Amino acid sequence: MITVSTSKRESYHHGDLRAALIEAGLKLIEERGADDVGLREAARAVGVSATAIYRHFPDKGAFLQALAQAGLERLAAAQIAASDAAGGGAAGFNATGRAYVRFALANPGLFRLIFSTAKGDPLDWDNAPDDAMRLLRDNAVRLVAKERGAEEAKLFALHSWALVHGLAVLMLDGMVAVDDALIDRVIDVRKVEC
Amino acid sequence: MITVSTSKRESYHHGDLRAALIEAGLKLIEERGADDVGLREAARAVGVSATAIYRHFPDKGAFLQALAQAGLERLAAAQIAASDAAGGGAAGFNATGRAYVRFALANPGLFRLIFSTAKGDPLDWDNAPDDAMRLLRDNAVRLVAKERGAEEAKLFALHSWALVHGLAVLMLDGMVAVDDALIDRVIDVRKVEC
DNA sequence: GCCCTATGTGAACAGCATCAACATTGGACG
DNA sequence: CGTCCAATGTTGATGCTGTTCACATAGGGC
Repeated sequence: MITVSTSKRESYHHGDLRAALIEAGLKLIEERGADDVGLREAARAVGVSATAIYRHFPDKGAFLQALAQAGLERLAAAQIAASDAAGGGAAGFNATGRAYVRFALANPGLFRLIFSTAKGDPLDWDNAPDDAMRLLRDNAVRLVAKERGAEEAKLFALHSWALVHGLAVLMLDGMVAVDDALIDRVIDVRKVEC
Repeated sequence: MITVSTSKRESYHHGDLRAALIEAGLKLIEERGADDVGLREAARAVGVSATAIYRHFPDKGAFLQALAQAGLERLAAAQIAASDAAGGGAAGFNATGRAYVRFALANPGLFRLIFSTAKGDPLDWDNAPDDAMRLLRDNAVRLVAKERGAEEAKLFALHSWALVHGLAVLMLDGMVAVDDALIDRVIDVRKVEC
């Protein structure tokens, strides 16, 4: 059995240090900002030597990228859950957008990390690599493609994504006061107009 | 006369170290990322001791904030220029949006810095403190208020801002391929639908 | 012309990421 | 069952960083 715990261990080897480090890193991200996550601190939280991390990640960037990947999976899960809860379709798509913004507000550091480091990959829409992105694209296509064609669907998806992403980031950065009702209204404006 | 130059100085005092540091900082931002700007490095670029910065800024955060302020002014100037060039009105408003995204793509590090650190101030729409924000609000109000009322104008402005900001950030982070024509189309979609 | 204050310097400290050499161990293979 | 190796963790060191403190310099007000 693999014990992923932050308590002291008795054996020289940890068991699953990589998972434990990611767990600790995620906790650190939500406590402090994502910028203040340090390798040494994460190692300390797990109760392991600072340089042990290098047996599992080539450098700090790779560690943060792993955290971002874990965060992206959580974001995707939140969107899927929201879409399902709304019963799919157009209502589900709008719920997806709201979930996107709410996830950002609930996990500021993690959300920023997901989109912070240039992870390359200018997202090929036709072969979306990530669950969250695939969900977005598929929903957009399903909603729009039949009436207006695939090209319009892409544009609609990008438009929707940019809207919710921008709203999330602006609220996260304190440029726009966080207001749950406002989120609904901004997103709904788009819906009404389409 | 104040000489703001990065060359060696002969006098013990610098003349206008604060301005020189900001200039050097802006240059460093566009060379490396905004995260990699260091006090020591900026001081080195100006040819001054590392700790001299503390005579002009209380700490690194304040220095970065000053850089962000300078960046915001440039962003505002770019938007105003674009709006004027398009002749104001609806065309000017859309030009503002395009200028916003293009500025972000042309100055990635600077743009990120502007919106990175939580600078507080959840932006009071009725007393917009920054030029860029005031421009955005005034244009939105001018375009929409007369037909639909002030409340709708706020919503329209926020919607527009979130859209261009989201598009800019997504392209900046490599999530969406940079495509000049695509920018126009996404922004125009909004115009068409309103 | 003197002095005070603003401004710049140097050495020092703690914390950071990272590297190199060494220690420990679990498991593969005889 | 025993041996050895590769994976994993540790210790020490290096050069970077932001920041503090005591000190140096000089320009402007009296």
